[in-house]
Amino acid sequence: MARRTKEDALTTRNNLLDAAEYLFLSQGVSRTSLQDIARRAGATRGAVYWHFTDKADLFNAMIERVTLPLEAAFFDDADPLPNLSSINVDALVKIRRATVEALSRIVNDAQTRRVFEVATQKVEYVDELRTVRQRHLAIRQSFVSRFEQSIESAAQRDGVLLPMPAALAARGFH
Amino acid sequence: MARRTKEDALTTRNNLLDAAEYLFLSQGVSRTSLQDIARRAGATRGAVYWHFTDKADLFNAMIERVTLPLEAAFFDDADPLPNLSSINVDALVKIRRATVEALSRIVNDAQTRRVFEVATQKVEYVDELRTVRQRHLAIRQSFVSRFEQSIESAAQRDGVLLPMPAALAARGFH
DNA sequence: GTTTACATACATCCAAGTATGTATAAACGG
DNA sequence: CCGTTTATACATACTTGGATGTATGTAAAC
Repeated sequence: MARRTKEDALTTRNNLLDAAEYLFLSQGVSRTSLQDIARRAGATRGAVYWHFTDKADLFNAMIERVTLPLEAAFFDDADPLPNLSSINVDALVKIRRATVEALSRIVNDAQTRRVFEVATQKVEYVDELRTVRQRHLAIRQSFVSRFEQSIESAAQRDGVLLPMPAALAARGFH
Repeated sequence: MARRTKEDALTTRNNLLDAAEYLFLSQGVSRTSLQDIARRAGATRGAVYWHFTDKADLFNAMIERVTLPLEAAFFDDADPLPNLSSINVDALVKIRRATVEALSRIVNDAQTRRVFEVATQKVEYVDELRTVRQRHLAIRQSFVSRFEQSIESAAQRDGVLLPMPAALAARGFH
């Protein structure tokens, strides 16, 4: 019809992402067309192509809508700056708390759960979606190395001899 | 061209499965057409439709080509009939050995590895492929309950009080 | 002669991409 | 403050290509 206000546009964008979430989950990514998504969002493919360049871009946006807040919360929680007080008292405790928090969110928040299920079972990771996957792997890597660091410094602080390399422990924990 | 002998037909069938394996792995299942598969196998779509009803059927066959032998080996190993001698001496040991054998096969056999990677990362499980997935889940269930049984009988035999329900242990092990 | 193991040809459909139309919100100039 | 302009937020229409399914042809095995 006509031009909407900025907030309206953001609403349709979110509607599109919601529709994609639902359809990707129930039909798989490759089998849902942009037409399907637009229809379910009460819009047309024109709106989809306005907000996103193509299906891969939309997929990215859908993933990031839940992972970005999650990651932000995790990293804020896990180390709000390694200052002197925090590095000594409870680096490991914080990691533990942040992990539990993140996992419980994955379990309890329905949207997060849906998106994770899509990301693990309803998509074929290949070429254009490779960027999502690589971002995911990069995040994982930064998580693991952060954890490794915490283990090592904790071991030094307490004078404990680790029964295995810290890197291995970190990977195992992950 | 012409009609081939039985063995020839089996060869082309295997060629088709090989081609599918390779292409599914590199491009994902939904993005490889039957045309692609036929071309890579040095055949045409006619051959594909002769040997399989559609893509899902071909996918099934590809999966079963590696999982059937694997499952057979596992179950043969794990209990060649629960007779008196075997049930007492080493039910758990056998399970352990069979598991290690199966896992090492997954790790060491390139074809098995490829197919597993396809099955876990390159396919969207939905409607027509649901049969594969359900078969997989059924197999898993039978594995878990078999293991549970072994645990329980072993505990009774040795007079050990299990620190947790056998079912939970079995699921954890899986 | 009949069936098998394909190859070839044909028809259909759907999804993607792109181009274009358009009503209105927002920016801007007076 | 108001008229004009411009950019925005889509909707509609058109084109194209590729994938599926099916029907038919065919040469050799049996």
